[in-house]
Amino acid sequence: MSGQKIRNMEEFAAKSGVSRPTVSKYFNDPTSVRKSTRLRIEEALERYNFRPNLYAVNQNRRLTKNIGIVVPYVADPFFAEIARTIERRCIDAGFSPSTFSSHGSVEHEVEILETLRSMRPAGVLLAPLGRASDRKKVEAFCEDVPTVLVDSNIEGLGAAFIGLDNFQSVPLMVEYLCRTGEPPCFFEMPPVNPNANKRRSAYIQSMERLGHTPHVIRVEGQGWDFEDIGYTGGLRVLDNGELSSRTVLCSNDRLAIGFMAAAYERGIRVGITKDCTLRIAGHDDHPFSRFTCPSLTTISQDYEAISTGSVETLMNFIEDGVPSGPRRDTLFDGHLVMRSSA
Amino acid sequence: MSGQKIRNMEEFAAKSGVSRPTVSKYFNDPTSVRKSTRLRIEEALERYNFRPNLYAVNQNRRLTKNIGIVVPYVADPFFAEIARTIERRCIDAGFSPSTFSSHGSVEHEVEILETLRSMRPAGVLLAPLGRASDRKKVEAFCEDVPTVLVDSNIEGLGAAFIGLDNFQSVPLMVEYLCRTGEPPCFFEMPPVNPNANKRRSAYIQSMERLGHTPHVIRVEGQGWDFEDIGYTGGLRVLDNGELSSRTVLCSNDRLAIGFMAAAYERGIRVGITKDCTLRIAGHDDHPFSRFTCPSLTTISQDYEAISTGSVETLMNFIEDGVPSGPRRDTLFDGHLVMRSSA
DNA sequence: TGCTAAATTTTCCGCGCGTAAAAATAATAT
DNA sequence: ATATTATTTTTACGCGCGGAAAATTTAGCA
Repeated sequence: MSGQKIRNMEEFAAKSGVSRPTVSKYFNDPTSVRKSTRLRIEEALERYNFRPNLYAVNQNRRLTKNIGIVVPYVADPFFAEIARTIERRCIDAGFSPSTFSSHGSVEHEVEILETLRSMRPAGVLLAPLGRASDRKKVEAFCEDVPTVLVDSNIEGLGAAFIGLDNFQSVPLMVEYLCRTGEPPCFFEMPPVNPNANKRRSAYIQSMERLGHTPHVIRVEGQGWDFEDIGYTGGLRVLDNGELSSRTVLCSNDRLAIGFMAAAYERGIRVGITKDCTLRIAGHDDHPFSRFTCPSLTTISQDYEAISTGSVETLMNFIEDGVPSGPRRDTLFDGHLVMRSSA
Repeated sequence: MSGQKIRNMEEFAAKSGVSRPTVSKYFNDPTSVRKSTRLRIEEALERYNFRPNLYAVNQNRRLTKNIGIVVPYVADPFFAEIARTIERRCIDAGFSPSTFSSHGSVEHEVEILETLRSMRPAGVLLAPLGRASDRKKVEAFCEDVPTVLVDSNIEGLGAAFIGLDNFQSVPLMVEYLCRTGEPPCFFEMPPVNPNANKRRSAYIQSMERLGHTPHVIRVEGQGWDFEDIGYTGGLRVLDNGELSSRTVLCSNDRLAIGFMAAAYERGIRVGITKDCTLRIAGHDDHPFSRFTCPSLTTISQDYEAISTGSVETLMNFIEDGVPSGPRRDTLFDGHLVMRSSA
């Protein structure tokens, strides 16, 4: 950690007493050089703290070690968490992840894909906006860069899809709610991605399977301020007496949080105790759901499984190339998290 | 959008009928070339969709157009929001922001600074961990790269600091609480950054100024899972009857959210209506605070002002260099947001 | 039309490193 | 010790672009 600054690999090679190509080889894969030379390099590395110029390296490598991570909205703690765990795994695998948030806008998503293209990444993990995405542009991108879709599916795009099996998770919740009380109605907003549609379908299916009449309540609203949509819509629904059941299954946790705020505002007690008149359940196990009042009963997605699965899948594509066959889809199960709201 | 692929600027220059150096000039500043040639380039740009190689550009430019943005914990919506608005402003100013999250760990923060150094950014906007930060390393970094500290101060480091004036905001809240009910006690966790210390001091000062006896309750806990710390600590405080006042001012919103969950758990009604026995206030106007039950009375930080201010300050440093005088500190005022929890 | 200033073209070098091929050296086996 | 194989060194080229200097063209103006 001492000595003067090293300007480039040439100088560093001189200091370590090894030739530059060998040093270059070392940085590409430390195990590819003999142990004795590795030690000499690492010794110099401690004395001089040299790092190869990022841009020169990436310009010359056939394929960079960059991984792009794109989430639709990073201010949503769910995606922040997904991004965080995925980042970690990429670093552990020796790659350099760069995370981008589309901030809920198609323009940003397209812009990000173009930026990513110019980064020539080895691969990309893309949680797309979903319905709002520019299918053509995403498709073109996927043809050039190995891309794994995460969370939100766009039918047929990308080399693989990793997500949650809504047709497993939603029935799990519906059955629980029916078993423990009044069959739920389904509270949703205009779908931003395919998950929302699948959840509605899954709700309807499982209600019918159980011999109940499904009832879907859709409220207006757009953008990614889901809590606000749930709150505003919730107030309207409550005030108009549109609620057909005293159990409400919300399309996702953030919507449920907004709905709970609306119920509170109207003096309606939510929960499973005797003094409560409304049960509310969500979906996703949003990080804040533990701390709502009452705590939110929901379906948890396995962050670890999703991030590990998606990164491993991508690594395979990077190493072995993208197989030409049909897209590989991996759907994980959700788990019921029973708390006190339903 | 048609035609074959362009391999480099040379080829693109040929297609547009302009020389390569002129094209290069255009990409550095479109207004620096004559209008007629600009049009020729932009016409070709539409036909061929060419972008200069990112790595070659950055390798050769004296200074890159990159801006580093570092937040301590991006899964905290407060910082996600700060990062988002700052990103936007950087892009609008013609720079390429890269956002990193330290995820609450010093090791990550140091790692990020090293990564940033190798990116040779034009400047960095750093919201440091605070107390946990490696002062030496941050200091060394700030000497090499124009750095503006945001939100959390590290005394004397960086070229400027942009944040909130806790000695304005906290008294605002204390005075409001005293005016409308019982003087508050102060609920805090082990301080993660200087703001926490300043808020405690400001609370004590303003209580004494108003002739009340300050009372600080500190609960244990570490890490960035503030809600959990507030919840766990809140339960303990409530169960042990440690609360000296029926008004609680929490050091930040996330802590308040946890505390509210604890109060709910113990059947204590929170709010300002007659049937309530506890008032809880927070600080920061966390995006989620509107939707707590009851909605959280808090102090709002002006995201726009902070992000605009910090980016503009940094741009000045990038253009004119960092002045040698004392560090410039800008403190914005917080605003009282009255909701229904206090 | 001629003049001047501005813009562009030509030509060239360099950035720091990946990578390839041939030559030299070191480690291992026989 | 000699043959064999694994590593390293030497040498050299190229990546795509920024930037400088000189030569040339163009635009603006009297």
